[in-house]
Amino acid sequence: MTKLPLSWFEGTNVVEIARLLIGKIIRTDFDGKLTSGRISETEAYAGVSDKASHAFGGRRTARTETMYANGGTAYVYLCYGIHHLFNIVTNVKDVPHAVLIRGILPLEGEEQIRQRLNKPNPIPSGKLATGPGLVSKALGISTLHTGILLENTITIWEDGFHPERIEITPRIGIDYAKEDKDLPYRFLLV
DNA sequence: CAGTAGATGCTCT
DNA sequence: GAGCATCTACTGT
Repeated sequence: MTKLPLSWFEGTNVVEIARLLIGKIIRTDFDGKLTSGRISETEAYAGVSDKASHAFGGRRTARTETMYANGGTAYVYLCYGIHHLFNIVTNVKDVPHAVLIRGILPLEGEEQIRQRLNKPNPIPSGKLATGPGLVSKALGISTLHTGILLENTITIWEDGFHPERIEITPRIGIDYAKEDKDLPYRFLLV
């Protein structure tokens, strides 16, 4: 198992990176509570030219500033007042690309994950944490972690796993993005 | 099962 | 003041 270096996220093709992230492992280590999961669903947000992106048209605000950071930075923000959505910034500094992590299959710390999700009893194998809000909740990620580099408490790992088949579809919940809403930027492990 | 309502708070106009 | 890169609980079959 090897940790992906920050330079891995500095690639210029955010769609390619979103696809390559399928099957990788995301791990968090907060307060000695280790949890990890295999990434099963991602979406690419392609910066200033992508109407679905917060940084469309080069918008820079207090919230989106993090998207302009160097690749390998965590971008976490609050949606619908409740849900903390976890993204990985890609590309070089000042190019606001990001990949949203929408689903994981829990690996380590299942006990801890069940506690965080308030699922006391069984583990219905497979889709324990699908949906971007639940991914953050399961791993204990919140908006407090926006702007940090993926090198200590939050890290991405590569083991020998190779996805057999990846499904590609349009992104979810972005109808407002008009002509960009049907771009095939969503990747799922099947 | 499917379908819908309501929660909830920050960001940008 | 509107609108979200959503989830849960509750309804009714």
